[in-house]
Amino acid sequence: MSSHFKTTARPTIIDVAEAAGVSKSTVSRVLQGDAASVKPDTRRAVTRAIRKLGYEHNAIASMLRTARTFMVMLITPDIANPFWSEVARGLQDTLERPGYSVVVGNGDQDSERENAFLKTARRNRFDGIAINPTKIHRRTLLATGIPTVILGIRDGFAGLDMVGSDSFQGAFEALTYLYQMGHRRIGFIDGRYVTEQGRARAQAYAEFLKQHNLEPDPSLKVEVPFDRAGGQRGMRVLLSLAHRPTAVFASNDILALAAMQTAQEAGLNVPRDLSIIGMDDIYPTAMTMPGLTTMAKQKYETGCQAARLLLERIEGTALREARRCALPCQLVERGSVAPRS
Amino acid sequence: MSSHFKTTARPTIIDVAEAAGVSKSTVSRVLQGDAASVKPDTRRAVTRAIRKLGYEHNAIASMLRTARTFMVMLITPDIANPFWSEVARGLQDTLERPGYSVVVGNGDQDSERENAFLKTARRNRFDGIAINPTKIHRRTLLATGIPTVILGIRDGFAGLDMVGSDSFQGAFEALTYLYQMGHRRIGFIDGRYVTEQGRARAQAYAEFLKQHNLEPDPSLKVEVPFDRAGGQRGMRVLLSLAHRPTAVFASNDILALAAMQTAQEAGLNVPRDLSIIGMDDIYPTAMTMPGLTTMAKQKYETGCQAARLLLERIEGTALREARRCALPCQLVERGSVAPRS
DNA sequence: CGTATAATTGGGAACGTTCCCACTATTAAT
DNA sequence: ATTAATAGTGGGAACGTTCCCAATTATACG
Repeated sequence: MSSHFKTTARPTIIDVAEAAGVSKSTVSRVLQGDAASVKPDTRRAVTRAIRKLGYEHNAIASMLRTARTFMVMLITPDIANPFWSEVARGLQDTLERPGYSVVVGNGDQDSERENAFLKTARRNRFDGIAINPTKIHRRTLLATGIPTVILGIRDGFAGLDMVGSDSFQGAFEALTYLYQMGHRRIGFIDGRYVTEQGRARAQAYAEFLKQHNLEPDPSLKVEVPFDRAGGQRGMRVLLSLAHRPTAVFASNDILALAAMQTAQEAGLNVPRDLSIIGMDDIYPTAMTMPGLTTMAKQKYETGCQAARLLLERIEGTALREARRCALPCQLVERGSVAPRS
Repeated sequence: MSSHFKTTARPTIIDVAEAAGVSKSTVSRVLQGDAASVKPDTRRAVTRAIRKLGYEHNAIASMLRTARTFMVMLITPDIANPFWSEVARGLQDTLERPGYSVVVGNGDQDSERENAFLKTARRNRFDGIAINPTKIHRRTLLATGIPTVILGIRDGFAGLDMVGSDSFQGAFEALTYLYQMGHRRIGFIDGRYVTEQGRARAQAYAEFLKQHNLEPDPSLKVEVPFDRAGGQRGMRVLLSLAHRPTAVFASNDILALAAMQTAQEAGLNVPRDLSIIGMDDIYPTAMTMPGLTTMAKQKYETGCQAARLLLERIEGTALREARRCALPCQLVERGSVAPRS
């Protein structure tokens, strides 16, 4: 007769045990699907009691005891950026099956915010972290003691799993594609974060020029910040040249789209007067006129792969070497590139 | 000498208490910032011990005891959709300050998935839920016993807080704007979800025609699914009319952008030959040529407001009536609308 | 039928907090 | 100086699981 009156609140496994005439241990076993070690009859009795009482498993209590939370923290510069929300989607979709939830944080390229999320991950004993670090260093990440995967291929994060795109290969193939279309004078709008990144693309540009015996012309390469204004400025500079390029490669689609818009506003016909190629393949590239030809990054797949590496670390038995997984970029032809006329 | 050897693992408040020469109760008080009831000296001793041991608060244990998790579940059809990721951003930014984390789920317009996330929210004793329900009913939501806010203005969710955009007002003003620009023959590409939604826009269209004594022409209104293909088809139908519209209003920007692209591919000059106006103001609208003129929804603000309503429910003392908060849409002129020539 | 073994089950202890209540110093009031 | 009130502190129970080990029951085998 004990818990007849007190239980206005949510029932616990003890209530279930009582109702089923077994011990809480047995209920726990049923809950964990420990099929092997509980008699079918008992199992039935327990499940019936569970349904009857409307029992719902308390994940919090379970977390405390098992020290496993089935929570993963995702830290990106900005989840509202279509690039990262695609990655997030892949991560979530893959982690959902084995029962993990994903908390997303907007690091905002801000050291304090990034650290705040890391702190949350530690305090809440998260099982894993996926992060595109902008201000956070390797040591800080390692110090959490939480399995972590770096989103993007970056130097200075030895010992951590990494998954991102092969920007060198992507940039190189983009340039080669323009070359094959007959272009020889190729402009390069090079986006730069505050933190040194994107070196790969610049290296690819240099390497490309070398391989094709093209004379490097410094005026064809313009460095700008990674945003719309940067793309505008980059294009304006290139258009102001006495000897204009016939094609332009931009470090990412934001830059490329802004550049294309700027060229169009200046009265140029893309691709007839000027070819443009970008990188990433974000959402809006299909919506412009013409559509933007670009080297697509496997964003969704990046998320999926990151999730898989994370799961290996979290649930894996034997610890293995850190892996560096660079997914290849792929050309998507839309309409912003034409043969040189 | 007790915990000298066992503590290879993370230190607990008991370890801290020992190191500081106080009881765990006192440490707990310090941790909770209960400044009033602990002497400055003791507080200092405790904080010093915390730093020395590298103690980190265990949120899980705290959750179990307090029955508060500081977690909120966000369920949208798709977080990779730029509309929802903006909303998510607003929600997160607002919830971050008071210490809440947001778990995002992609409902995918799938009953099972939506329910799975709801289950996670219950099992993990989440403090709040923000959802744009597609297949989930009011009763299910109320049954969770968790404070919930509906994203979007919807019928059939009485008793629940709601925050979204005033689509009727938005659509009406969009049409009025076209009218003021001299357009009289206005096409309407009406997006439809499987579940009845978007009625408001259709009503606004009807009401608009009536107020301006415009003869309703059924051929000017075409219903399509809410995606790019829908926008294409809608525009093709309108272009095929013997008596074409001079302007087109589309239910959202996805449709409008696809429609604009289709018109351009058909050789029309937007806005000279045809004006187009959309709704939502998603990311890509600024990147096309011309930019898409649209009725902007306050996406970020929707998230913020939803967060505020949720916080009121979660932390609020007195319970209040359910609120319905319809944020007004606002015209953003870009370049896809011109006066009728 | 008795014993050895395996299959089930039960009973605490533990996870690391918070909260209530009791207790001891300290201060204020008479 | 004595008592009353207050500020500060400590100790234990509780939150709801899981897990280890012991106890019980069923099965197998001779």
